[in-house]
Amino acid sequence: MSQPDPAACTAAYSPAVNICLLVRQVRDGLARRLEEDLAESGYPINLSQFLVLRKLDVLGPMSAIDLARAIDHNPGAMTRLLDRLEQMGYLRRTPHAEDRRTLRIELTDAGLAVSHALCACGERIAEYALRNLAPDERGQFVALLERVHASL
Amino acid sequence: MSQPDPAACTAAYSPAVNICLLVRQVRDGLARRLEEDLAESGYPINLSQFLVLRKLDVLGPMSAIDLARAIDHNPGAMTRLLDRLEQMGYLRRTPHAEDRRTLRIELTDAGLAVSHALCACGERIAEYALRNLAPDERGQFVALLERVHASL
DNA sequence: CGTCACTAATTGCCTTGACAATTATTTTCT
DNA sequence: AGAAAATAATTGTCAAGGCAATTAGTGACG
Repeated sequence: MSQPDPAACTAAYSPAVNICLLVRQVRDGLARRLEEDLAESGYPINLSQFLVLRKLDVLGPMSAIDLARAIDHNPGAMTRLLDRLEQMGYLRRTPHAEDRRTLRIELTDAGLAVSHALCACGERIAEYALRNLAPDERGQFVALLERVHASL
Repeated sequence: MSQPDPAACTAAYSPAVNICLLVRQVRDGLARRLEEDLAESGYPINLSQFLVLRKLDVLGPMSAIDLARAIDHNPGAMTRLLDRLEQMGYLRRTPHAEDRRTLRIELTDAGLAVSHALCACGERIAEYALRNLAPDERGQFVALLERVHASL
């Protein structure tokens, strides 16, 4: 069972391709929709930036590395992502009180305000993406995603 | 119901963030695992290249644009992706018999052989990612992904 | 027949993100 | 205390992919 039949792979049916492709398509479709909606709402930011602003709002100020871990983002990319958001005036870097290696990233008032607008966009897109799923199916979908994520 | 309560967004719980983040995490985790496995098996290619080779094997020769549509890939990026795979000797571009705008992309013998090895990697990763799901849950998972994808 | 709209592939340009190396600081261990 | 290992942030470099413009070819319609 753990060793699939090689002959099953050669043509006509390839479940692994289906899973990898499907997950990628859903991710890209969701991100594209969200970024379109954000742009139309006057916030031309990408999915990663959206997640950072929302995480900071929901979880409160935190270090860059914790933020990177919270959204599974590369630390090097995180520096530049924070540069952009700081430059837009949505967050600020302040020194950590006890550990001088560490930053404390916090939303500005402007950042807090856009986070709330962002949240509305996010809910709209999630509602749109899941509109053909019954309430219990939505729960199943999220639960299955979480279990697969935990297995990776 | 279609208009979520704005107050629900401000903190502590944000389902849209969860969905977007989860789907991204699953996509990235799956791709990373697959690419690691491919590299260890002697095929240092990425997810997009994997999908192209498998699609060509399963569906047969086709044009670049159809290939791009089959894996939801940008046409400009597709040109360069095909350059790489052609240079590796896995596929060839031949002119289309009736339409001189169009290419016929087909696997070489080497490409066919690696496609079979790729398939084994793919099945292994899918099996690994879904190992904590019961057989009927795997079916549900794929079905839910397909329905969400169709809604996007 | 000729023009106009459409499609396929390619190219240039740019942004994002991955990875490795670097610097500064803290923690651990003896 | 002092050396060594570990951690946080940053930087340089690179590949992948998105988008717009270009080129070439096809089809539709007057």
